[in-house]
Amino acid sequence: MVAVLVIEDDDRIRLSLAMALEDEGYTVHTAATAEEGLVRQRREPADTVLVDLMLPGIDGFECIRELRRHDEVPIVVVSARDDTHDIVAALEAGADDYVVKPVATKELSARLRALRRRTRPASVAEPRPTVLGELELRPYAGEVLLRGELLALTRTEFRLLCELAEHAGQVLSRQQLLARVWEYDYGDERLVDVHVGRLRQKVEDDPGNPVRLVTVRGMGYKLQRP
Amino acid sequence: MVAVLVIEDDDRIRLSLAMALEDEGYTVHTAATAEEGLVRQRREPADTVLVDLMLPGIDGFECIRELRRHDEVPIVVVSARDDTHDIVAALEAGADDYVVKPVATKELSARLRALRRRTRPASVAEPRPTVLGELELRPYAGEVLLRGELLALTRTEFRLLCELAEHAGQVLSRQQLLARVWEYDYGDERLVDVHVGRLRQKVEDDPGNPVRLVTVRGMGYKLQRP
DNA sequence: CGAACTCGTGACAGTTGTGTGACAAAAACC
DNA sequence: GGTTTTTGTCACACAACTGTCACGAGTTCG
Repeated sequence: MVAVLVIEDDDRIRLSLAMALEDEGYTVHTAATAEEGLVRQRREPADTVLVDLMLPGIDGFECIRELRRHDEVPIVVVSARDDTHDIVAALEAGADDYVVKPVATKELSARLRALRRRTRPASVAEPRPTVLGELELRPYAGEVLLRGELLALTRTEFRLLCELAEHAGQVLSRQQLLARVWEYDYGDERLVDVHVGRLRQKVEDDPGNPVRLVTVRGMGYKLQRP
Repeated sequence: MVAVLVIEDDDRIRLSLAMALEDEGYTVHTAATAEEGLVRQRREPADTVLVDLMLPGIDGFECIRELRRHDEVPIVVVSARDDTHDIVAALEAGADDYVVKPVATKELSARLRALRRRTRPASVAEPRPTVLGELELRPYAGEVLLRGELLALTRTEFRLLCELAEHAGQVLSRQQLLARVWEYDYGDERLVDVHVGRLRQKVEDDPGNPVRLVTVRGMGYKLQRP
């Protein structure tokens, strides 16, 4: 369920936008002023914000900046003013798109979809516990649990595992691992093999038959997605 | 250094766009047709693509879809047509933004910056899997699935299949395959036969009667479109 | 019809890629 | 300062993969 917050002072426009978006399947929150919108978004964050520029009190530009101080939510400006100056200012303030009223619902909806495609899932930002099947990584704590039991990993093994986990499901070449874990631009790729081998001893139940940390012959190594 | 590819058939517009963008500090690649643009982008990928809709030959929509098959590059449509239908179609095809000509350089530049803010760094980007009927290719994961089951392909088979899949539906000559998969400029073309044969054993239900990876006598091999 | 050609495939030997145990240097710890 | 742990290098062994060849079936064409 995708929620959209509409910040717009004109009652008629706000309602018609809300109805149109609801018809497109969105859950719609509304606010008549920037202040109200900011509070609303803090309490119950929507996935996308639509904001008018000419608002009583705090104006649209300021509203965008305020939102951006704590929030990466996609912001689309819906304004009556078709002026390069405003467009540039709004985008610079942190808006992602700018459409001119009146706008066709279909277009608005398509732009929202396009924007959402580009929006990274919140997950990739900070180090947070990653659970991969029976493995649990706690990068901030420097811990790795296998079925709830703490693994005794060395620092290199830990970093290697984190790097692989960050790209779980993707093959990472020895070169890539060397660069990201060891910060070597060149070097003996066999080093990676050895450490992968050691990591396997600890991470796999049967190191002879790896199921989690697998080799992709000719390409590199991969941590399986659960 | 940020590179932008401009695909636009009108010489005057293309040049003025290119100059304007260069003034803004971008490196600009140009192409007068979609075909040229696609080749250019494959050879030397830009960070953002600007594309016109009305192009001779392959049109803008098709160009966008073709780009999106392998590339997550941000795409901005720059079109003379201000029509909801076109806008929606372009965005649905995979474009990220749509601006109407003539557009102020400042606005275009601001939109490019806004878009780039949203674009995840290339390292995190996950190429989307290619699905061809019952076959699913996941190049980044080094995996190929047939009806959901993992195939054990060797590296050469894998690369061969990827190359064929990239041009699914068209015949590739042994020469082309030798060049692209093996990076041989010359060599024994029978080598290709052998590997195609081995690949067939794994990809076809009845290798004697190939339905997916077919021979085009006298010309080469072809991976059937679903 | 037969010669020339195309293509599929099994066999095989040489090459490459990978796992691993041993070991010494380096770092961490006490 | 000595002990323990970690790290990087090496060498060997083995398995997987690759490229070549040769034979045979099927096709094309004169």
